[in-house]
Amino acid sequence: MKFFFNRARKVQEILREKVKLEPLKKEPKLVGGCDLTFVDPYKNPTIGIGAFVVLRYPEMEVVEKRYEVMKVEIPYYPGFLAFRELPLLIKTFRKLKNRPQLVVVDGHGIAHPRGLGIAAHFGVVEKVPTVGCAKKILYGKTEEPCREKGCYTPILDPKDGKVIGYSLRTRSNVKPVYVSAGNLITNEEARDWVLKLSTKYRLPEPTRLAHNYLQEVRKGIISENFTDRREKDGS
DNA sequence: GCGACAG
DNA sequence: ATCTTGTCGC
Repeated sequence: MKFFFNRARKVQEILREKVKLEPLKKEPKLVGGCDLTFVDPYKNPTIGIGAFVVLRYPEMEVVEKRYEVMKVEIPYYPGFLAFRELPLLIKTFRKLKNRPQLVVVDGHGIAHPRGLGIAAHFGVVEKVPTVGCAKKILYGKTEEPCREKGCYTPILDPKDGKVIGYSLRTRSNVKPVYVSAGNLITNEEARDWVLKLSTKYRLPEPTRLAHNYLQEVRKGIISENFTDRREKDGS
């Protein structure tokens, strides 16, 4: 088990060097959102379902929705989320007919103990601009932004005090989200885009729609398995 | 040693 | 991440 962490840390330290925090090359017209769920989150080898939703910006209309199913063997360890979820996200991403020029990942970008959260990891592997948008802090120090939509405060690296992301209020009087650059984008652009992609809910539309879509798919898969079992075992 | 800890 | 109804506040 210790081998896993040593090797995983090494992978993160190597890939961290490949992250590019540079301004977007072009204005994204297609933005992707992704999410992942499990048929049984508490079971160890379990079945994961990954989903992608692609939106046209600024119309915010859905261009494509897709999901993939895959066996997931690696459990969740804080700081190593990508090793559990990335394979399925990548698999789903590669089946898209419409390649987004920006991907919103639920989880952190560079606001991570080793500078490589799942959003940054995704961006390096796929060589695509990504932003991390998480619902909870993993690493770094931040203050609560003011209560109105659009307010933000920096997330600081306790090691050197540098800005590694932002706490962002995407909806008035609702808990903020935590945004950081993944790859091929700056923290400030990441923050701006998450805000632009947020309409009337806490989570940006791409993420929210992917999440909603997954709930639908998951219910279908569960009832489908239930029906199959009844036809065979008669239970 | 203690507390924190994305999904 | 999932299981879940009502309830309180803007």
